[in-house]
Amino acid sequence: MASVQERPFADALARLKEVGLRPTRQRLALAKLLFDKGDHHTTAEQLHAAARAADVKVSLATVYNTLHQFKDVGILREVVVEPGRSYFDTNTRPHHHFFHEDDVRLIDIPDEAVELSRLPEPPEGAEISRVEVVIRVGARR
Amino acid sequence: MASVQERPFADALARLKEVGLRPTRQRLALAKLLFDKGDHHTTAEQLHAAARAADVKVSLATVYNTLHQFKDVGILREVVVEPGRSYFDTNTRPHHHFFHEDDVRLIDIPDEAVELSRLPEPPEGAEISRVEVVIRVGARR
DNA sequence: CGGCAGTTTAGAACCTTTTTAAACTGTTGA
DNA sequence: TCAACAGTTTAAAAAGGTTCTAAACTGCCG
Repeated sequence: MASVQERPFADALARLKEVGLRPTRQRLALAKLLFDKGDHHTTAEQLHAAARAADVKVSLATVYNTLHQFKDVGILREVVVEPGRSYFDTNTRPHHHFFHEDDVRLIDIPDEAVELSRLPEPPEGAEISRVEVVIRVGARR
Repeated sequence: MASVQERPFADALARLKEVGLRPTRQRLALAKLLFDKGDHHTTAEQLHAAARAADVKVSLATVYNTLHQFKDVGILREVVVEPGRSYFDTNTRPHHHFFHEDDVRLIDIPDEAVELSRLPEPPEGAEISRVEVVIRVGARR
């Protein structure tokens, strides 16, 4: 059974069916905007603007709902690097991020560019769900 | 010249003088609440509540101002792991964090418990300001 | 001790996100 | 095909955290 991640060119409709979300006009349009142009990061506001620009009528509330549904079914990942705003990443494969503090922008770091050769034991009764490495960068002085 | 970090038992007044912040009643009280009981993480709201509990009259706006001033002078570190809320960490030595997703809580990971044996080059023209490792954990199923 | 820059404050404003309740739309089954 | 229902969308309001404003206050220096 091929996972979603292994079939990057599956179209929006197939993708929605695969994860069990009813393919509505809004979800299809947002899925296209998100998945038809390669890995990228976006905020709710940015996606809403992109939808408007593409003449897709969607409310901001639906953008939020959809982003969270996509995250819940695993075709999107939420990245928290800034207080007060969430980024959503269409790249759900293991990888890390640069966060450019000057122009407030995320940049992917391929998984193999980071090697974690030692990790601590999780606290009693807990298990690790994800290890996130964020490298904050600024303009060179 | 000894750094602030190497003198954990310096009192609040000395600490404020050292970083060039005028030692007002509010800043002294908040500094005591923050630095007199070992490394911990707090939100603005939590610190405000702690102040009230200690009969310290401070407005929430001042708590926010003070947290940011302390961060700016380097005696506090801001940790962003949750959308919509900032944590402030009194431990400014190099270290990392567990974030317990169930009870929404940060736990320090000593620096030496994580070994990063490979790091990527920063993007053109940028330099690394900090490498943050966040290990998200949840209750074991 | 007077005066001023720096600080604090309440309250309003702001921004992102979530909720609400009503209208709408896929889908299913007759 | 279509009725009906569950799931979805929506505008608007509310929520939640943080920042701003402008007026009052307070350390501190001379």
